[in-house]
Amino acid sequence: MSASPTSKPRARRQTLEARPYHHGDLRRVLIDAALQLAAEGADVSVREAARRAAVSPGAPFRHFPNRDALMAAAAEEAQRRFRTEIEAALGDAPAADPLLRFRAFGLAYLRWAMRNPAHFEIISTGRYFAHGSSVELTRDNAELIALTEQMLADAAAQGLLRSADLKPIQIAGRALVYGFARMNLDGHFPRWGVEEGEIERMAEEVIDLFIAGIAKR
Amino acid sequence: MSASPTSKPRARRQTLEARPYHHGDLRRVLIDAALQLAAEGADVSVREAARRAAVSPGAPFRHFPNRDALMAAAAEEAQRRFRTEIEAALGDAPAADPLLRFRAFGLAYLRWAMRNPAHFEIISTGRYFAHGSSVELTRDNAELIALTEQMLADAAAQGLLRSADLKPIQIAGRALVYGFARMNLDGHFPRWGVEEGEIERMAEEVIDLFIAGIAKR
DNA sequence: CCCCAAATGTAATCGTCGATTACATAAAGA
DNA sequence: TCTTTATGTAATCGACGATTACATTTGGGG
Repeated sequence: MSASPTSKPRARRQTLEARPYHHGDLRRVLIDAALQLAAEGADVSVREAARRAAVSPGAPFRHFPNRDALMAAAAEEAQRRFRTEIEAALGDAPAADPLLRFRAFGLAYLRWAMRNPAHFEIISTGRYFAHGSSVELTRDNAELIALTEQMLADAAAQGLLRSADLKPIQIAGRALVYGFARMNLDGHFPRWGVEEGEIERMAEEVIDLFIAGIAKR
Repeated sequence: MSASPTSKPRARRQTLEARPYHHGDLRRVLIDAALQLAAEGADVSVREAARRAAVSPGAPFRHFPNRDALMAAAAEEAQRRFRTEIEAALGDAPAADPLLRFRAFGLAYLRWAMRNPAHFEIISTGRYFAHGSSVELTRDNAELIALTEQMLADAAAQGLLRSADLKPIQIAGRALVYGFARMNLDGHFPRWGVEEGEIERMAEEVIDLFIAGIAKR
């Protein structure tokens, strides 16, 4: 009965193609649309996200004060996925050897960045929104950094490192993986992608080279 | 006589405030305006560049088919300056020691990137124009890379390196400086800029750490 | 010297975007 | 049920990239 085309507009939610006036969870759908657009390589516009959510161009601004806020929310979601994968990799790594854990961290970092370049870009580049505007993003990132600092401190405590000055090691390590990820992102690895896994293999070599460079031997 | 306000419009070029219909070298002025806008942290728009050149919004398109072409031309100019500084630094470096030359290269690279972040971004990021669209930029960059490869090959020939596998060393070195430059650019060095030279000192430490890691000892 | 063609600038216009405002509709609670 | 609040729509604005038709200047061949 409710499927009758002549029924009054109330209870219209039952018919599949007629979306109810209120969207289920527009905020979430907009974030997903933004991430999807980025992953497709398209430039992310609020209007296009609204279009994908089948909603008017002004609707997103009920949930985000401006475009940057949408991008920041998308970045937070991407960062959450990133962090989840990193922590899974660390869960599989041996607890005893800090340098192996360091290696596992770097590998997981680069693997994710290689496979989700656009999301990595949103997280890292600070161009889509003011860099300190998302406290969650900042805190999350700080925690990951603290993780690597702890691993390096453990390694030093076990006498595994050649130098006791941890700060340059920490910075260099971050710069190395960050730079590798961004080189891939910015198109500085011209034709490697043709053979699948070539870049990830090179990432592994580079990480091992770095660890060999800082390790005592 | 020519200053008379009733004089005919011809020979108007004499009066300073009345620009002649034809701009002197609009193409060059637009490139400079684009670089200046980038350096100021503003987003570069064709219209704003035209405004700074005191010219109509459509005029730039007589010299560049689209915005990306203007950005590419600006990138070429920035890359020219970048390369000039690198080569000057290499000119001052000792010709005999390839690792010292490598170090000088890295230092000059990072110094320039720290002091001209927006220009470095335009050069490197491939977001402002298709990455292979400028043959000059591509060639120029390839030559700089070839320079570092030569330095590493020389170092290996002199038995200065711990490993004979140069490719990972080359990639890691690029990733390291590129990552350091981009971390600075993307706001990942929170409050270091307050004390002038702090970042550049850290850059030096990081480069030395890398060289110590690859050198035989 | 003049005229014409090429180069180069202007004016007007289009479609897209971010953003704001006034209004409409649904949901929730007293 | 009535009213408040949340959430969507419609209309509009200004900036932007881009295109088109037109205007002005310049420079070279008769």
